[in-house]
Amino acid sequence: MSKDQINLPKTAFTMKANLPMKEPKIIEHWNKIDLYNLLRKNNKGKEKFVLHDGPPYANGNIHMGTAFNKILKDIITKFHQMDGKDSVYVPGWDCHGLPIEWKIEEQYKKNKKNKNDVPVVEFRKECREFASKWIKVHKEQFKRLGVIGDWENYYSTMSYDAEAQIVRELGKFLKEGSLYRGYKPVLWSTVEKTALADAEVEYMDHVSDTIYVSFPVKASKTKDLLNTEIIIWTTTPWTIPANKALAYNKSLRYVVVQINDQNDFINRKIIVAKDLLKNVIEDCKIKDYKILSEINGSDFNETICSHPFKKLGYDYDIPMLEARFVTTEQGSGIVHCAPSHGPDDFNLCLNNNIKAVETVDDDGKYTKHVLNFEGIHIFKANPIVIEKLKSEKNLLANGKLNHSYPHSWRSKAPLVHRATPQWFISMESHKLRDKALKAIDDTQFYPTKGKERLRSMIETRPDWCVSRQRVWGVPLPIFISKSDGKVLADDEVFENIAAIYEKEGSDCWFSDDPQKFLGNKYKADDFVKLKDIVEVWFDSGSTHSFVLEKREDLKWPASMYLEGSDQHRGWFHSSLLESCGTRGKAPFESILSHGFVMDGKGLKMSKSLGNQIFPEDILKKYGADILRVWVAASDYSEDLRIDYSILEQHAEAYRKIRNTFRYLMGNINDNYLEQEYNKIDISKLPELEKLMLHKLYVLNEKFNANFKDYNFHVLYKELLNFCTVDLSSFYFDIRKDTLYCDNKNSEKRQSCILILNTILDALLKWFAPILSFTAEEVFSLLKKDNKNSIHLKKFPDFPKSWKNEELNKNWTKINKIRASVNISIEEKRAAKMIGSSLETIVDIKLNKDLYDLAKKYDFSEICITSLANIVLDKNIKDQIEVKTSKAKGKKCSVCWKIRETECERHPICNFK
RNA sequence: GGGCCGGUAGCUCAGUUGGUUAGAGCACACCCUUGAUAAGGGUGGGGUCGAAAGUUCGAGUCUUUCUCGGCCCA
Repeated sequence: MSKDQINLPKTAFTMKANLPMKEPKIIEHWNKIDLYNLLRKNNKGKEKFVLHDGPPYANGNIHMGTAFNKILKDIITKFHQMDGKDSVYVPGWDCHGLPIEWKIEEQYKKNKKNKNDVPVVEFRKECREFASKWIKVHKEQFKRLGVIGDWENYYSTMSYDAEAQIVRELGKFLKEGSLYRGYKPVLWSTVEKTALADAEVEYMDHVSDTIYVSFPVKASKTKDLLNTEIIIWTTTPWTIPANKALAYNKSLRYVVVQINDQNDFINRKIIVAKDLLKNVIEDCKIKDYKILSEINGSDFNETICSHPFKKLGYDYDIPMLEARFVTTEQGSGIVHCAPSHGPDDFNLCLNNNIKAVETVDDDGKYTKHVLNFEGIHIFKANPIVIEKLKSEKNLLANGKLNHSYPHSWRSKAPLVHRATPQWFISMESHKLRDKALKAIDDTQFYPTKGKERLRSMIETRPDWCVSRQRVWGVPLPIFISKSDGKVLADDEVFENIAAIYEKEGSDCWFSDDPQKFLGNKYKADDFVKLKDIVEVWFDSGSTHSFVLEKREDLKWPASMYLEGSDQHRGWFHSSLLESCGTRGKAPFESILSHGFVMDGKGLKMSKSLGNQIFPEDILKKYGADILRVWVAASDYSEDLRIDYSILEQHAEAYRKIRNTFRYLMGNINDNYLEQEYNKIDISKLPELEKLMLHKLYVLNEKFNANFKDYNFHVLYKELLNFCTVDLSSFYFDIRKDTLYCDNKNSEKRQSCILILNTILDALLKWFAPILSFTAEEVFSLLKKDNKNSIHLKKFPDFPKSWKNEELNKNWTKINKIRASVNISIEEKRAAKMIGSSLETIVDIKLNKDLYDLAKKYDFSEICITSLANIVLDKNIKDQIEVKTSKAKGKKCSVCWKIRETECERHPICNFK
């Protein structure tokens, strides 16, 4: 008997995937058939599902996080696509902002060029080119992952129409009156000459000068305070000239101490917090002192001090103010306040009618408001301040401290707080906070915990500062009247500016005659034109307005925004505020947030730990489909882990799935018949085939339920388990006999082939959104139609008649018997009595209940043995008892069953 | 330092309102098969559910503290 006389599986689908080689060709195929537009054509008029892309920053190669994010988006888009919706995905990029500005500046530095010598327009042009370059790179990298989207018509925040719309959006806030000008200390980089957004600040160790300074009490209602001096401690000596107040905590205890050694301070009385006295004594090396009295913090009420530089012309009152932020963690328990140089200081002084003024200029030099120090750079001022304090005999001690201090994430230069004029969107004036909170209630969150996270941020956040003192961004379209200082809020002007930007971009704001923007209605001479730009979160927060609203193929609000969980403070947040401010509603119906990609142990990836892993390497080694399996199999609601052993595990699972397809295709010899489920006549099918239809039906129910909740890792596991448990080790194993050894056209074999087709059909569709490449590879071999794609198909919808719980219950029992038989066979195998299960005859004793059920089945088929006898045994201990013995007789050369009589199915063959 | 989220077999994940001996797949070990063959089948080992304390007749599940990790903020 030669092998070609039986029906062995045959297929063009190779066992080895070779994905890194094959996938690019599949992408070519998608390009050739113009899959994206074909999908649009195919789904025209269907209900839309719009996953609005959160724009990645057009800078640097993609990393695991970006790859994960894009694949998850693609999986969801494809799921909705195959669920019968018009699921449109338009990728976008965030282009403005400091990191790109800095990259260009870096290049300047290399070429010994000074940024200030380059015309703004020229500089911005280079930024634009830089962003364009990275968009191109990203685009190819994302496509390689198998992401289908409108790559030709992507959006970007620097496109002319985007810049124009951002102006219109700002105009709405300006006109409404919720956009206002304020003064605020911002973290300022004197190196970059710019304010930094919170996200651009990095905390690193820094050695600061520390000083203990005395502020003589000038007047107080508390007797004990007269003729004493308040001691403050600070790590920023250069802010002393800007001091306007002192802060204490009313719930702390303070002590009046007489100093008996310490040259300058001998016989002087100082005041510090009781709990910090020991520290101060140690730090200032005071050995001989005496505690004179103890007072409450509240006793400082209405106390006035003098500035330590009083004799140098700083002849103004320094009030003592109550503040909760004063603690006994370090220092002296009294804090020096410079409203221009710290947010706490600023707020406290603001509440006490002490205004911040511009004490330091853009370069970091003191302004004319700072007596004796004008023109000195603050980073060079510490020794001078210390020297002056010493000569004024108001320096108790000084030293150094290594502590965590804010730095610029780009230049790594230390930052300072500096009061500058800024533009804010009020959270309260037009009820923006209330609107946003309401909108959160109306939004569906996946996972649900995202809702609370966003809500608590919106509840507590301060007004939104939307101005930045930089160049690479959309210019704030603001004119201020020279005569009354009022902001020009005129729709005609905004629209004029927008129209100009739409035509030529926003560069002209910096180069062209202001009159161009004002039109004929106003005279340029009457106004000051602002130089600030819009902060980038406003850019990306406005994408809904220039993408969702403007494009015919999209809809507003989006069906879903999907990003990493950090975007609760980022894009989810800014989009929500922008949209609620201008439209009163959120621009999304749902938010899906995912965790961060960690290494195999759950630690953050970093260069220094050497635990980084790059998409590029994974693509080369495994291919995109393995990466996609990893995405689908991971629980995105928490942080995700990845390393090569985890990938290897998923690659193994992939091979199982691939072989499942290979078995299916092999047995139908690649002659695939797309199934019309309703036309399958169940009544004519063997029970096993009916059971498989039931399993398909139930699996489909689970599939839909998990899809509805975006539970892809559970959904994927169900599919994988179906392949391994229900197919490979059960149905496929049992049906091998029929498929290989029955007459090709036997009814039973045909029924099996029909079911194999049905399973293949279902699996192909179920897996397509995840294994986009492999599903297409299978499909192309089956369809032999080079203009088609699996991604144009819809998910299966099985007839209810397939569901058969009764049958399933019976087979659960049958499988119990099968398991017992396996254990029995294994015993004989371990005893080296048999090898293959076909070498056995099993005698199965069953109790009444099981016997009644089992008697009509052929267990030699179910258990893959040569013979199986079922016997009723009423006295049985357990329900099942199996005896395995070695089959006697001869092996049929076709079906390999061992019989003492001629094989009934293969009589000719050769029972010799 | 503060807020929030999380820690179940080596790995990826299940585990309903607290209720028998905590599950699945993969990986692993051993065996079989050689007609899915760089495949396939069978059997088996493996967990103090991050730690401790508490509530309860009973805790992976509820409470507190600690610890480790992550995100956000300072």
